[in-house]
Amino acid sequence: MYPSSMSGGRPHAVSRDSIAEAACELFLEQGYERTTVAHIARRVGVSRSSFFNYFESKSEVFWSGLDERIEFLDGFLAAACPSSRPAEVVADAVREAFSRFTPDALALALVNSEAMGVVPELTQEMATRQWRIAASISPYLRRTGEEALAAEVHAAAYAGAVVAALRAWALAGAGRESLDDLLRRALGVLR
Amino acid sequence: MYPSSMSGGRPHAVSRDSIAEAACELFLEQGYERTTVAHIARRVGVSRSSFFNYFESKSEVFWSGLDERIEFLDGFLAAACPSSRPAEVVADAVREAFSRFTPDALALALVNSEAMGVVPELTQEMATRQWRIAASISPYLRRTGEEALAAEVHAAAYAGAVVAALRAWALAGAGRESLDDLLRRALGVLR
DNA sequence: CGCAGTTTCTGGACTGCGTCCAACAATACG
DNA sequence: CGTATTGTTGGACGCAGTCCAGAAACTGCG
Repeated sequence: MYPSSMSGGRPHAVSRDSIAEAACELFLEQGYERTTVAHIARRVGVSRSSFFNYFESKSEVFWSGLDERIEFLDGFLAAACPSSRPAEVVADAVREAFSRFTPDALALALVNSEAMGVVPELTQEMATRQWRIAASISPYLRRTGEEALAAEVHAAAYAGAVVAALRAWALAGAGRESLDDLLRRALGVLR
Repeated sequence: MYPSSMSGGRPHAVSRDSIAEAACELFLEQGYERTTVAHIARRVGVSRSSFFNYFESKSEVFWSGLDERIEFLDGFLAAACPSSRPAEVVADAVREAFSRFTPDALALALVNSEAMGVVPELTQEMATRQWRIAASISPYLRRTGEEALAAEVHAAAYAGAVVAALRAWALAGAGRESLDDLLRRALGVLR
């Protein structure tokens, strides 16, 4: 996907961050639906085409950070050996992947979801991420010998814990509570 | 939303079912992406506009059945009294809502997902439904006194069980195994 | 400096979903 | 036969996302 700029060639006119920042401003000012990609591009002083050089879609502005962590988790668990204590491996992997995570744009969206008018968008996209987290976990559980149905249910529970922790963390005001603590508590529910 | 035809007025040119049937045919023939709403409408012999009188979106063709059951579950749990045995109430509610459910179009899509080229679409939409199921369950759990975080995690687990059962049922060949049995087994994992 | 190679930017054309609406068609009822 | 009601139609519109050819900005080299 996006620009790399190894050496030579035309330099970047803007950064991913500056685009995301402008986009969030506009979302807060006039709502997500009413903000078009053309608006965002114009605000940063770049063409609409260029927006799509940096983000695959309008919604991805919120999600690139989290998606990266999910990919990390996926790779981590794909490489993990089946253990006799799968619960601990998964819990550690999850904490490894997410506890140092600070999703600026996402937290903003979660907190101001109705001000931005992103409630339907957010649930849709958030649900997809939760699904992907589960999809990363369940194959590992199956490799430890769990039955298909059980693995999927357990994976869904772990994924639910991650997302619940993330939401609680954002709603508490990103930073007031430690995400790691919340993750531990959420995972503790599954014991 | 859609046409009701109480008395008088012009009769329907087609039915929801006939549209869904034609749509599924086309999806199987040429894939989901390559099938446009205009295609579907033309095949049933109706205008593109009319398609949207029957379905809110192209994807809704798959989901109307399941969505109805989710709304039932939501209403059911919203009206349920907090019990000292919440797990049983939820499990019963879930089985009440879904066990007699036979999602024709959805099952088809789940089984032929890669033939139809609907893998990304399906996960997206399926994830949204799973989320909505969880969103129906967690408020009930909270009313029984569970803490917010715990309620969300548990609700996600229940929702995961429902969806896992549904998928297993569809993949086993819709009808070969009883959905109620699968639901019981999936819910049984949570203990 | 001029030139080639590379990377990014740009504008425009295009497809398709979903919305909206005013005009039209088919039915029931009085 | 008129009228109310409900459904259908086609067209226009806005926007997301894709594609592409050409221009622009930079690097390194002769």
